[in-house]
Amino acid sequence: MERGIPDATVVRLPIYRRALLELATTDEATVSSAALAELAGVNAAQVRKDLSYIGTAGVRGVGYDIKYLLHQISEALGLDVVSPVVIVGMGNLGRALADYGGFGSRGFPIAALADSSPDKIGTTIAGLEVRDSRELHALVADSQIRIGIIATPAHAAQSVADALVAAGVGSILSFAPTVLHVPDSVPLRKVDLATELQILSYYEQQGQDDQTA
Amino acid sequence: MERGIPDATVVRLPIYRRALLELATTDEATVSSAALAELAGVNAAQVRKDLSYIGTAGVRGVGYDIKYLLHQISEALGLDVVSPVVIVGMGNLGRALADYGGFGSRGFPIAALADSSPDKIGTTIAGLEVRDSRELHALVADSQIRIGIIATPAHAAQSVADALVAAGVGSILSFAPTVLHVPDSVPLRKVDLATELQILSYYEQQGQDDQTA
DNA sequence: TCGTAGGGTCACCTTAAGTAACAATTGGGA
DNA sequence: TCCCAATTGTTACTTAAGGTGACCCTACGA
Repeated sequence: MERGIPDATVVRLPIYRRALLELATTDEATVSSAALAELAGVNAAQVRKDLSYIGTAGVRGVGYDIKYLLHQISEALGLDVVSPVVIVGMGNLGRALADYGGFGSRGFPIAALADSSPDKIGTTIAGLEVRDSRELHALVADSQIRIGIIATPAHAAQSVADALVAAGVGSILSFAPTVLHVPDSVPLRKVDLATELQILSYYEQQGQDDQTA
Repeated sequence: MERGIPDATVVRLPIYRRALLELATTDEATVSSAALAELAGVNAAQVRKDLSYIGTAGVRGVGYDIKYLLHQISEALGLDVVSPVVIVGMGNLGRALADYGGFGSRGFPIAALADSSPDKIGTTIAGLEVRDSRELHALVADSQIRIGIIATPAHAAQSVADALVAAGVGSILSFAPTVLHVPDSVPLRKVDLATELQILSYYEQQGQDDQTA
């Protein structure tokens, strides 16, 4: 591991990047750590520390060159390489993700869609033909797919995850409400809507208890 | 604050709950901390510690009564109260969330949909009429809405958040790719798909560096 | 009555993350 | 040419928080 960026920093880098993308549309050429911190909702020292992990980019007395910093962050995140994705599971969520245009424009083009149901295989969604999940291995190889998105029901998720790993995807994003086991070498992130709501439910109820706030 | 459950525990409670829901369909009456830990993918000591925060429910030498523990967790998370939600923003994502049946069945019925575009106001999605975002205050009050879900573009998100807070929702779940400012008294959770992919992108590229794994 | 399974809890360890302060460096103006 | 203001890079500290393991105690069955 040539350089280990702390997890907390990795999570913030995309936030800085978003802010910089907006700044790039203005006529400003540089930005100070204080200004960037304001936009990202964090501390100025934090910004400088985070950015120092990806190499020193700022100029003392001046600030950071917006375009160059943008380039640096993108490179650090691996966004200079296009990462095609495959979405497995064409239920409501899967279809919405396929229709959602935000992926391709951000360097994550949807290269394939898959499902296990004969009713869905062969249909066209968002301009792509839905393929059979059993073909995952070939799909991943043919389209150089690097990220697998799981949008299946919970009971199917683990076998899909196994298939994706076997097919050689580099990482997995799962929307399935279940615990998945994958090798340590395959980064896995989970997004579970129902869980998020339950967590909110707890904090909301907590807030009602202390009426002091 | 009568009892402060650590954040990390709050995040795990829904996971235990999910495992218990499955166990409840079997003929087992009790479960040990070790078995529950296996299902949740964590340490047995962690399970016991987490559960001790919501009051001691287990029986030494026997284990935890599945149904009673389920009840206890649900109560701790505030799931014994139904929390109606409103979804603001009827783009691809908003529509998918509206169509996704998983909310209502889990105690979070969708009570209202809203958008600011005249093209969408008045149309019917998932059996609900899309209302004008400017009516948020009345909608929240009429339907006793407790949670607001933001599925708008980034530029509209802050004003929607402000409106939701003013309308009196208890908490907010945002899918908008932007930093939102809300009062401390309103719990806010963020889900940003593009950010998740960027984070994965980083770890994937990292993994390729050390070919030792 | 005794042994065993298994929860409750305590204390430690370890790691990490945020914060602040200070030294270093640049550009501009006089 | 020199000095000052601005702003970064980095180190050290503080603080927290969370995970892990061990030990003690209870309940049930034989």
